[in-house]
Amino acid sequence: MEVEATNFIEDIINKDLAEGRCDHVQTRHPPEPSGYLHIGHVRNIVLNYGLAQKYGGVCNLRYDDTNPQKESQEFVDSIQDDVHWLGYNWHEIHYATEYFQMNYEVALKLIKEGKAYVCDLSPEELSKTRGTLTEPGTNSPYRDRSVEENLDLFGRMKNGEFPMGSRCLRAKIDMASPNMNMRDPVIYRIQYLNHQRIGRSWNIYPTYDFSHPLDDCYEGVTHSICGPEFEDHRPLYNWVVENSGLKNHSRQVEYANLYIKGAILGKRFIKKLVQDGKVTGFDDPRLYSLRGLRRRGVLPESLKNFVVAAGISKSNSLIDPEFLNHFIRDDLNRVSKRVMAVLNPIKLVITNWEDGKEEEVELEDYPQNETTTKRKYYFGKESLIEREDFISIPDPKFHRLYVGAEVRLKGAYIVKCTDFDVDDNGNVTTVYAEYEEGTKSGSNCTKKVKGTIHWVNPNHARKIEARLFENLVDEESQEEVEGQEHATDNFKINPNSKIILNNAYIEDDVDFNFEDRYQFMRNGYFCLDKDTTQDHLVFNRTITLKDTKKK
RNA sequence: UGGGGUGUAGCCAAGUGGUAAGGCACGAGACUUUGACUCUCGCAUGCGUAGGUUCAAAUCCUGCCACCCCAGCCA
Repeated sequence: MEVEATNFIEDIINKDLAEGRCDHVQTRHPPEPSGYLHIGHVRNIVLNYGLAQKYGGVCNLRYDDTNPQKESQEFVDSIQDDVHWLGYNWHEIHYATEYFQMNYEVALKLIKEGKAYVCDLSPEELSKTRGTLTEPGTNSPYRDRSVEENLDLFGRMKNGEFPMGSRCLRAKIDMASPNMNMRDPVIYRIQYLNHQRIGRSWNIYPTYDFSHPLDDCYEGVTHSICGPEFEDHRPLYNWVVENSGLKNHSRQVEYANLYIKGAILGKRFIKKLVQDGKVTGFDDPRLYSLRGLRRRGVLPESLKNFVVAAGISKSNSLIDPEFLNHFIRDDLNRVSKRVMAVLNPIKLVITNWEDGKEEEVELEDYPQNETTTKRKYYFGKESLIEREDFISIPDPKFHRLYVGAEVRLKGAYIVKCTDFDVDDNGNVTTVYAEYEEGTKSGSNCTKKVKGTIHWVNPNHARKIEARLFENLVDEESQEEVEGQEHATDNFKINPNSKIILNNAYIEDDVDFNFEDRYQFMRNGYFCLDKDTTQDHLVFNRTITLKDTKKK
């Protein structure tokens, strides 16, 4: 399925093109390598790579790696891998750290023009003079240093002559601005840290607010698409661009974030879950990280279709997980190989079937494809059926088995339930039924029944492990985080949140493949999990089929 | 009680002065070798709210309300 949609960002681009503000489109995907990508990032990725593609321009991957405290090589590697998995290719790959020398020169220019100064206030003191949301800040006592002194001090900062935090470089803008970001923002700070890419080669690091607009200009970015939290940084972004002396002027465009109800997004929260051992890792299938989704068998196309269909606006959206599931199912339904399996078996005996007799039935592997391959199944006197496909108290609303009810056994005959056995605890152990001659699937049978159930012949089946996932967050905490970033420090993990292992029976003679997706009738979509071996198959349930009604 | 942003159905979302698209979810029905898929129909006298302008307002004006972001030498 191809999903197409236009959005307000395209309107802006079209207008810029039409009015000659730019003659091409270039974007950038600027992740900070401080965590794994999750579904919340997909919108940004689709926007940046997609828009460049659409307008015949390019999109660079540029790591915003200006803060070594939070970053690591593990994340830079995983991001590239995840972007590729999503099916995108960057034009060039860059690092904010590549531009440090150029950034430095712009800073020098600013100092020479009296637009930036070295401030000796400690972070605490600086914070005090910044004012509050309702009161203006006060000028730093170092604000009016001479150009010479600033140049000297900044040079010595670069040389590593001062301790971390003792001085910083600030843009001289307006301490009384109602926009906190314009109150002489810090644009360079001293950091003696080992950077994953450049080691200890720089003692001063530009801040995001300074390096980002500059880097956009160096690369020729025309539209710098970012999250809503940067909206009030735009005046600063423009200030830097305008005062940089650089020719190319990029334009910052903000769009709103996408959240999924009940999903824990946000790098620090996912990290916490991993650290606390609540999940098995960044690729835990219960997570909405790209790795988790991937391990769960979700196709990248589905994710892209989802974000495109969800649309892009400026109001933050908290999307119903069913909306995502719809797109996942839509693709899975087409590509999944159908296999018969029973997750929680009870025995079904066909009383009027000849002992030892087996009959071949044939079923399509991909019923959605006209050119599907087919496979043989063997129907016999005894089958294993899903426990939930039988109820002991008759209910005409129930379309499956109860005494007196008729149902089709997928690919085989229509059978009528006659009786069942119960053990000492009241659990159903065996169900009895009679088959009706002439009702075999594919024959000229005209008889219709409401339900069709799946089955497995125990003589042609083997035991496997299937993992079913419970939600990570319970209903209560979903309510609490609604409208928020879904995860505050208070979020509660559902105490029942776990991976349930089920011993299922699956038809033998199926060649399972790691790349394939499977559908087990009525139990949803599955894929092989990573710890699968030759003789030990482990399935992850990707997602259930649309909820089956049980009234 | 500063600044910025956003409010259209249960959830997303189009709409830019001419009488509320579309999708998800939901309900009814048809089809069916998956209660899936597919198909058909239904689903806002209403656009945060109160006024105002206009022949005409979700769209323009004014006031109010709610939510989100900003006081890192994070991004």
